[in-house]
Amino acid sequence: MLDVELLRKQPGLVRANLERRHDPEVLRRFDDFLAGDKAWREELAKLDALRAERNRLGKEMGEAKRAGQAPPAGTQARSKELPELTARQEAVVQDLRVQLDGIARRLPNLLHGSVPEGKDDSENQQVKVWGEPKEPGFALQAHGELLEELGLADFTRAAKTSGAGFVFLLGDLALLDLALQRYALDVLALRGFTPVQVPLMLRREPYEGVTDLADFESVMYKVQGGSEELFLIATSEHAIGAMHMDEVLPEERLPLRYAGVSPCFRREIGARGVDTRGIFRMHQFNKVEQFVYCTPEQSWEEHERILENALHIFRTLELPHRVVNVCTGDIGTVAAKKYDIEAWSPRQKKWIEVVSCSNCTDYQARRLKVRVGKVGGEKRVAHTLNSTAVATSRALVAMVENHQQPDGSVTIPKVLRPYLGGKERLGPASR
RNA sequence: GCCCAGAUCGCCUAGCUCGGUAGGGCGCAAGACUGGAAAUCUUGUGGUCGCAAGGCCGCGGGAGUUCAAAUCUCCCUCUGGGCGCCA
Repeated sequence: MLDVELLRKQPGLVRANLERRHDPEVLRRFDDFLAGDKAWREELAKLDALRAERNRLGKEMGEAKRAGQAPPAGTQARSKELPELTARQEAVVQDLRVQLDGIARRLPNLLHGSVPEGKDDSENQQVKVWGEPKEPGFALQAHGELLEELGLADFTRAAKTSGAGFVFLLGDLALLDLALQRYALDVLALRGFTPVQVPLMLRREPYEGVTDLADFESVMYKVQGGSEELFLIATSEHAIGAMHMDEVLPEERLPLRYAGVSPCFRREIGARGVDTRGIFRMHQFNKVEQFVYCTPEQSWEEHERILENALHIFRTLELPHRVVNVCTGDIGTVAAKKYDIEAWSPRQKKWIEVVSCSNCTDYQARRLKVRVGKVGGEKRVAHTLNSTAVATSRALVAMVENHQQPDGSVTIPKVLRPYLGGKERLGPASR
């Protein structure tokens, strides 16, 4: 959520920033907010006047009673009609407030100056490229097909037990998935991140602080246990974001850097593409996530830092990739600036998204009421950032395609081998 | 699942029996004192509306009783403890 104070005091500035998103709906909402805010304040003033009168009369009656006298003439009668007037005005104010909150919560974050203009993902700005997107000298097999042939993945039986979008990972692939997670955690731990295993289910209230209500309909799984209602996390970002809800973080301990590791659950599966049968898009996948709480002064430096962490991981996995600065039309509501890392898919001959790295500035923290400062002293809204370190499904797709050999085996990047007893390749021999 | 206890300002706590201005401590901030600091003393300390004067709100959430609710009644949520069940 944006700072309401800023909307009121600098409407021109905010409007100019929102205009960059090229979304008339956003501007309309902004205007609705300003109008609604004005109306709310007017009605609130009337309500306050009624309540002030009630308080004054109540006090007079209390004093009279203590002095053993009858209440002043007329006060009793007026006192009796005030509650109804007040209640009616309260309803008016409450209605306006609810409307206003709804609008305010749906206003997107302000964009950083360095976010490139653009209408959609075709206009994201390439920042840098690492490695060489090369043409293999043989026909690449689709990753899903290959893994199935090697006996490392079973989509058919997963469909039988759980439906489309699930998989049994078998043998070395199961171990490789864990190796990726462990490797990413080790890299981040060395760089000052605290590894965290998070709760995989969250209550509704904390979850609402961390995501849009619309997400509950389209992406979240709800778990019902008796009268209990919990939500499976779509990413450990949500659990870590909710972790410090309602807290004041001591400034001298910042930045707080976490490396979350968890399975992620998502209902929404978008358009089916070339690799329908595969692990590119799943209802369940594993991910190591970077999450940082810091001060406003620290956040832009942290943003570059967590990007570099993710880049380090993809470099050492020997996967060709590039960084794009996500443009104004594609960036989404919470980020002030977002980088994506895209790995090269030699089979599809295009870049595929493997990492999303966002500086959410104070937008997410305001709703979560996470503040920084001295405990008991001056407080400011914290800044939060998050970035994928590695989503195993996406990284595995990229590895199977880029490290595939003519004989259908897949070489394992050197950095992962220590986690796999020195094994150098995935192949039939590994069965 | 059952029983008990609890939720008050950033933290701790009083007030609840018997309805009528939410008090204290810690922390934090400013000032005084000091060469500087500590200690000490004084003042301030949340949200919100207002140009201001000033007002309103705030005792887990909601409903009710009342002129008036932290306080009385009911419902709900969460936390802690005990028992049961499971691992």
